[in-house]
Amino acid sequence: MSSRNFKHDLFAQFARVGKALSNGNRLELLEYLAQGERNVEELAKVSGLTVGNTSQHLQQLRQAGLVISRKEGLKVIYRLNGDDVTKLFNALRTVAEHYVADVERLVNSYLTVKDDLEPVPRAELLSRARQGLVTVIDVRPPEEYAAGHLPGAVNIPLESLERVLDDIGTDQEIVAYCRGPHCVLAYEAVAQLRKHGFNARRLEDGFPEWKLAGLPVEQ
Amino acid sequence: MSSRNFKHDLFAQFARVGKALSNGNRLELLEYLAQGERNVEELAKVSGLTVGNTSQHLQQLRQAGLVISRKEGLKVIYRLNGDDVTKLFNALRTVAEHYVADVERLVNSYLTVKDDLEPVPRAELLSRARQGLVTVIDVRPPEEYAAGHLPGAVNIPLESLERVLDDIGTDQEIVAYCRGPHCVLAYEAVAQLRKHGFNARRLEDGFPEWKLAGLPVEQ
DNA sequence: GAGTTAATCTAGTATTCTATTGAATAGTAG
DNA sequence: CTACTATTCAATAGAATACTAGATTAACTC
Repeated sequence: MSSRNFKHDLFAQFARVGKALSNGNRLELLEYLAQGERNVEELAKVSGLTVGNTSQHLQQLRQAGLVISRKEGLKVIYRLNGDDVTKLFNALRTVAEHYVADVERLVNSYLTVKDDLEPVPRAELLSRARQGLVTVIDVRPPEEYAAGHLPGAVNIPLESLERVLDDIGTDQEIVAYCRGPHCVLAYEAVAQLRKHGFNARRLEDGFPEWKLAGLPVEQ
Repeated sequence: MSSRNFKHDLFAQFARVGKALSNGNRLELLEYLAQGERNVEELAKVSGLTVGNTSQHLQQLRQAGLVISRKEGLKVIYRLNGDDVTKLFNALRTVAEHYVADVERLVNSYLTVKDDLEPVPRAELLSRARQGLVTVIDVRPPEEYAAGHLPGAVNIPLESLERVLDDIGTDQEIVAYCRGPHCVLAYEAVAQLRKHGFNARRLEDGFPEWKLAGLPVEQ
């Protein structure tokens, strides 16, 4: 084999991974899988795709080595194929948000709360939570919370936040988090809480980044 | 705007970056640019594409925020848009080489030298080079060497290695490097040198990774 | 074995996009 | 004006895309 062919073939293989990342629906599936493993039906429901379509996207992700699956009874459960995939996904997101002008425009147009207050760094939250100085709430759906969450975090899905407001003390600061740096759930939770007089902030990024940083996780 | 639309649009934007990474020729261009900035003509020549085609690929990379360009006289000079892009490229490569079975097969079939000897870690090379214990050779083309290289490295492009063998002392260990973890130049240089009785090894990865690690670079 | 459920596979469709070449064009330099 | 570099345009041939809907397989339950 010539050196030129080798190089060509090698980059063609790398491109296969790039191709898997070239579709928004697949990226969305990856973000859900970054929260924890899920079966096809759940992924279809949460992404709004049909089961068949979801299954096909998952095949493509699998062929690119991004996800792996195992069978458990009737269900096939998918998960990310290692931390490298999370890192790749985050690297993609970072580049996009820094350099693709439309992303910034989009984020600013929707997340008007965004610039209100700096998010809480992970290290700070960890130490303050250990001292019992903050209430940490996980505003993701229960299934994602069940698959793993910050130690001591309370699961309050966004839609039930209004109902439980009275049970939350106003003395402590509240820190909310969800799926990642662009997940709207935490933004909206913080906005709602502040409207009701709470002292609330957002954790920087979300659960997958916390886990990737090697910080403690509860299950 | 609904939350659903926001999410959809956001992932669609991320997918644009993925799409830019979905073509082998573009990835090859990125690897060349990771060595240093280059104009269109040079990129076309080294990648074997026509100038027009190269230009179009570069437009796509630019639209995805991966490269930026500036004009200098007649020439338009492209470079990577920050370290994040190098990180993204490396993350893609890592995932591909770990998880795409064909990559491993490909690498093993061509780089038979591969498993011969462990590459030299960056930190080790840095300290040993400072003590003057090793000869470091850069086997990339002169233009890439000129755009930046390891401190004290001698530029010996692979094709001229045979000619200068006599000028190289046999007392010191030789460490060769080139463009990155899958660049064949360093592999072949090491193979040639060993055949002639030299004590030669390869640096882990290549120049872009050295630079990304924040280690000193000479120009 | 019959029935149920979950996921995958297959076929088909309509749409869209792809990479590429070669020529034309624009912009710069001397 | 001429030479040079890069971009753009037009055209082509081909392929790939995402998706739907229905058939099929596999695993479990009764």
